[in-house]
Amino acid sequence: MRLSTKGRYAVTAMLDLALNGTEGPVTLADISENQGISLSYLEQLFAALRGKGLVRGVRGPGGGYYLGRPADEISIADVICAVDEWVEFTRCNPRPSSADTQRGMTHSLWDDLSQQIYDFLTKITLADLVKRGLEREAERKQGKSAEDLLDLNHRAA
Amino acid sequence: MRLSTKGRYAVTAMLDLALNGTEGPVTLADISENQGISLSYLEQLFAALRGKGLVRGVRGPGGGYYLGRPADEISIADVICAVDEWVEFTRCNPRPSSADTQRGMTHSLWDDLSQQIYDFLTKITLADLVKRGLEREAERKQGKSAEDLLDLNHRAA
DNA sequence: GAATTCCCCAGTAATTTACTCGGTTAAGCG
DNA sequence: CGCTTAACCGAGTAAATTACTGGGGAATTC
Repeated sequence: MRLSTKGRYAVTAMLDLALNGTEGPVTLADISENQGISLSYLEQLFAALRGKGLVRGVRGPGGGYYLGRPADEISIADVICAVDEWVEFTRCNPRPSSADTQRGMTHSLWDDLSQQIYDFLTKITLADLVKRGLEREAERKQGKSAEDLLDLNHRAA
Repeated sequence: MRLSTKGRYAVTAMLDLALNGTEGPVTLADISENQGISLSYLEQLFAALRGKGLVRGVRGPGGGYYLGRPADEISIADVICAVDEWVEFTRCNPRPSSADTQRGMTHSLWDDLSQQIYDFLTKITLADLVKRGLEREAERKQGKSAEDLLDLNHRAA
């Protein structure tokens, strides 16, 4: 697994689509302005996302991008893997021979961790994040005037 | 959160210490050879790790590095944060004003995700990975006659 | 047919990664 | 005491990635 600013751009852009794509497509120009990323760089990212079917482009005036699937069927892992190339570095030794067990051992341990992270991010969808965000917004707004900063406390409770 | 090859190097190196540090310190030269990383680059990484108290260096002949704490008290998040600088990109707006809600919204959603990943990696320790690895090895070997390759088992015992 | 917007690609500045190379300091050993 | 080993330290740099610039094209709408 790999988690870079590139992946962050992709995820936030996808979240932008999830939030604003309900009433018509979202243009890259909008996202570019919203997120402060250059248009051409966004185009590159979206070329990758489109290649994986995560977004769908509509040309012409009034055009833009939709999510390729419902937001609850797009995981964070999907998005990050689409833009981050995700090369396998595991290809070294299929079975660790008794000679150089060390490298094989640490690598397989890392692979295990990497897999855990990947599984974790597979279970989180764009819809999940949006939902959590809305809930947080709601409970922050809910009749709270002064103790709104400390929503962390009763959220933990 | 950020997850790069640099973080991977750090984690695998720390796993190397966790696996081999039981009977004396491990030299960077060894790790360099095991993991295929250059010595000086390792020195840089270990300078950062040492700065966070995650490793402890011993000079002179027979010297090397120990883990700074027991392996079950060092989380993956600790290791990755030590080498990856972990700059905050959240500092933009404390509370999103209703004006430019868009950028603030997607950013806070990302921050939420980032926090989730961080929490996840905080709960995984070096010891956890080693334990899982040994268990997997054990169950793979179960019924196997050639237990010669796994000196790890009786070294941990 | 003109504006809009996706689409595509080549080049490149900026940043990060990873390394080379030069040393110094502390510790062990004969 | 010298000698070796290894951690420590820092400047400089190749390589890779990130992020952008700029040039076009193709589909769609008005």
